[in-house]
Amino acid sequence: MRNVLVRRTRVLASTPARQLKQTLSGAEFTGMSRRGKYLLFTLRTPGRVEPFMLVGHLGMTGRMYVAPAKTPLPKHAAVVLDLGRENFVFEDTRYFGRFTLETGAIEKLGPEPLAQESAPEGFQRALKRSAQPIKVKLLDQELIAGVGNIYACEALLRAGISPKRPAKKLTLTQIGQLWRAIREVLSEAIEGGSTVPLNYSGTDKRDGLFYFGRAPEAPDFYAERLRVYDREGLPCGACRTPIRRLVQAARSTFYCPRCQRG
DNA sequence: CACCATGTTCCTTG
DNA sequence: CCAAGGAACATGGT
Repeated sequence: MRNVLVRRTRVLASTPARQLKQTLSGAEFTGMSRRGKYLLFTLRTPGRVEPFMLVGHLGMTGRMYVAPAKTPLPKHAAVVLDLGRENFVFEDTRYFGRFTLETGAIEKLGPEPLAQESAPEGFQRALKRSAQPIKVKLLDQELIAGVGNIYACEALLRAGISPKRPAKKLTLTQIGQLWRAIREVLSEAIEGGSTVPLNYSGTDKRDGLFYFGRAPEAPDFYAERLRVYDREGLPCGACRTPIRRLVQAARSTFYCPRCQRG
């Protein structure tokens, strides 16, 4: 790439803006993968032997996309890579996201639910050790990678487990069911997200992987994807009991008191 | 104005 | 040292 514009150094974490510019100048993207909620970009600089990695995280409101160079930059563009005819844009309203050369965060991540058929021993043992509510444990990225607040709620519903249940009180059978539920929920979310056009720049309300707010032209587009999240007071799809909301570790939890006992 | 929000990290307390 | 809880981060929507 030709040039790197850093408008918010915060998203670079500990990588100095100068270093990012220097490292990226002349480099090319060669690949991309994912680990937990982190995006891993592989790059190479022609003439140099060592490829290197760029680590991205979308936080709560981040987006990364490629757009024609003439497209006006969004208000909260944090980093823009000049690719010539196009720009790579990392835009993040809240600047909670990351775009950095620092790789430390990914090394601490727990197992990938989609890479393991059944619950790994380490996951089981960690749960058996903790008195914290299971919902809180699911958000711990060192225990299991990639589960956030929404899908933690959804997975617990499908596994029929109360979010309040102390982790150590789950049976091995329940842990197995929970692991499977997490895999299902994430697979379906990825499948649903795949219906979003690849060049989608995230400027309308259906901003990617989950529904947030109303899409007037297709009210049901995402409606059946989330069965409890943000549905306080609405009837559970399985038993019609009103969905409840509670706060755990300063986050909202939604659950069905009838389908999720214990 | 008050309160809420998809995530992570840091600080304090026990 | 570890577990647990809460605040902070920054901005926008309701």
